[in-house]
Amino acid sequence: MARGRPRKTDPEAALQDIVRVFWEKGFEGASLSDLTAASGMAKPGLYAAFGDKQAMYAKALTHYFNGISGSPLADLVNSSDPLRDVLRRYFVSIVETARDPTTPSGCFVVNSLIESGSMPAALVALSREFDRRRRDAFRTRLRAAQQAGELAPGTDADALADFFSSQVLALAVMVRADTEFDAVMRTIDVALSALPGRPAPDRPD
Amino acid sequence: MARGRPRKTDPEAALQDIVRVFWEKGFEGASLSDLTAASGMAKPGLYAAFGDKQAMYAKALTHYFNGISGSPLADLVNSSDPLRDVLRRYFVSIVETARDPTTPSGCFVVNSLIESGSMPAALVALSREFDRRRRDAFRTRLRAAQQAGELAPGTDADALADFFSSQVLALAVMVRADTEFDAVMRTIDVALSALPGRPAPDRPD
DNA sequence: ATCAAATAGTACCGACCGGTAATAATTCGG
DNA sequence: CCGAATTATTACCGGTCGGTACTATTTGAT
Repeated sequence: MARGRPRKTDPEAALQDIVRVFWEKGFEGASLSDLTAASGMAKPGLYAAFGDKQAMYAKALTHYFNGISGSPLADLVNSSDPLRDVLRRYFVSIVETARDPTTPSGCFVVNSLIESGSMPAALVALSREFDRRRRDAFRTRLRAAQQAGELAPGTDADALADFFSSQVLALAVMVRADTEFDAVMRTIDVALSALPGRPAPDRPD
Repeated sequence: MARGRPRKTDPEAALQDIVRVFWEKGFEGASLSDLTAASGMAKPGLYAAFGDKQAMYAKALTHYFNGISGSPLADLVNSSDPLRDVLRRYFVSIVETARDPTTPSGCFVVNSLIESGSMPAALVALSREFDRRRRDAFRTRLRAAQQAGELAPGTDADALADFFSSQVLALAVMVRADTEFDAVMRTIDVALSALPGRPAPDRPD
């Protein structure tokens, strides 16, 4: 079918590696040498496949959000499990991802938000867009919970959504900073105590 | 007294400017050109006064922690005001600092923690040390509160301390990401609801 | 007036940055 | 088997990075 020389590396697979490099080192911290080494593609190949460094970062961040970060988020919105369970599952997934030595720790989007002081404006805007989407997902889920009577009457669902959404930021920084596992789990449990119902479930981990 | 040519710029004042550059742009993102432009000192002057870039960053971060970040932290530990008030004051001070257009937004230590993927190991260790000290300050204050009977009996003071300490991380990221003011304040109020006593004080701001 | 001391300022270093042109290699259609 | 097409690879570009040697300037002591 294709006439030319066959590709040495699948660009899809390379993108996975690129995500990890940017995730670990940030936009400025990741050099094209890092990217070529990790992806197996030479510089011109990267350029042809993804565009310049800024475009690579944008594609990497989008790929991260839609994949790694997106599926727990989709579970948060779509699962019909009790609110506390689904929230806890989401928070624990952050910690679990961090404990996996094959992936960088923290949240790529959060790292990106922090680095905004030395990033192209378009990438700052993109990072904030993904942050906003996550926040909206929490709002959606909390409003549904209120409709379903899962919250104490008179609760401000949006305020609670903003609060839980912000816990993601706290957890992302904690795992990035290698905070002791127990301290992170305690934080999750205290945060969940803002919910009605049984206080703290015994940790399944 | 001093024999040579008089200094054009006071190194103490220059350090203030250096703090802001690193705070805003990070370790990699801040170039020596940025530092010379902001401080008014030429490169050799900076080098003579502070050492290499890594030493500059270390001194800047330390200066930040002992000064800008240190005084609210000291207030947290030393103030004899009710726990809720002193915590709220600390959290609001983060938001207020962020609204001040003359200072960068977010927390320098938190930014530093996040950037750890592309930073010299010694600076990573220093950042974590300051993070740990903040966490210890919260532990100290919460234990004192428990001694004083400010917490509900049976409360785990350390868990609560870890939780409130982590709220600082969340707030730092939120203000860095330009999250709407109201959402940040709501988050603070919900977090404080983990405390016994009156629910949410009307906002003095 | 002279010299030592301390600082400012200029110019420069090698290394690496992001980005690209030019070339070599490998495939398929004819 | 030849040539068009597609990719890999090499070499290179100007610019900027962090860091430093060198020179010029301004002071106080003598």
